[in-house]
Amino acid sequence: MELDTVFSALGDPTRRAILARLALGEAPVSELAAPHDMSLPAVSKHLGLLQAAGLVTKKRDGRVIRCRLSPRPLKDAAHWIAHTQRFWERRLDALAGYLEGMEND
Amino acid sequence: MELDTVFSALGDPTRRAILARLALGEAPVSELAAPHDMSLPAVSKHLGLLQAAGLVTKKRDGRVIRCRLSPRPLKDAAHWIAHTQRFWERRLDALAGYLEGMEND
DNA sequence: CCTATATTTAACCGAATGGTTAAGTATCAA
DNA sequence: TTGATACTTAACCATTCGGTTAAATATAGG
Repeated sequence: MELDTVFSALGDPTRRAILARLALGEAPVSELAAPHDMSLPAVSKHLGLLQAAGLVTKKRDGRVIRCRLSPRPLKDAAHWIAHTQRFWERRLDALAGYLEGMEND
Repeated sequence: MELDTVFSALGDPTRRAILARLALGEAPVSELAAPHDMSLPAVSKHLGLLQAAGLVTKKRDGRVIRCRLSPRPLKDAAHWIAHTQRFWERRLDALAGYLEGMEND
């Protein structure tokens, strides 16, 4: 399932920070790496995981590689959460209805 | 950050299945384990991670341990996604506005 | 008290993560 | 062509993950 890689990718703070940065617009690898206190290969690996999860696309532009956010998997993840929450709330509504019925006895 | 453990917990299909089951209502460990082709200790460890992420609470009831979904961290996760998506869409809107402005030149 | 049931803890294993440094590749520019 | 810039790939290391089996714990019931 793609949700495996998407949620796993979101489970790391460095990668979430990169995604948050990319939500503001595309950026080269070095700019994405700058705020993080780790080596460039480390960031490169994070970007590899994000790309594998379909969350980021890269495009070579001269020496620079520009990275873009690819929001569809984020939408899938949000959808899964919303779906299971909805079931949960429906179940709570049913419980509330049941309790309300009891009051009338 | 709690989002680390929450998203990581969501990154496994067994754990997502457990959460989906719990969205229908609370259940004992053995019932959660039944559909999954793995040992009970394996499921117990998954439940441990879900509990550590704040997604599940357990309550002993005789010999049985009943598990419940605790939806607040799910809401936090959904909120993070929605937030970064919103930035992304706002940026797309800005781009669209810019392009529209260019057409008028 | 003894035994069956429900679940966890312990000890172990192979694979994946998250980091490192060092070496390789691609492009620009002098 | 030589060198600097922008990255990636390779090799390594410690830790965590997802699973196993075997042993321990807690409770219910005869």
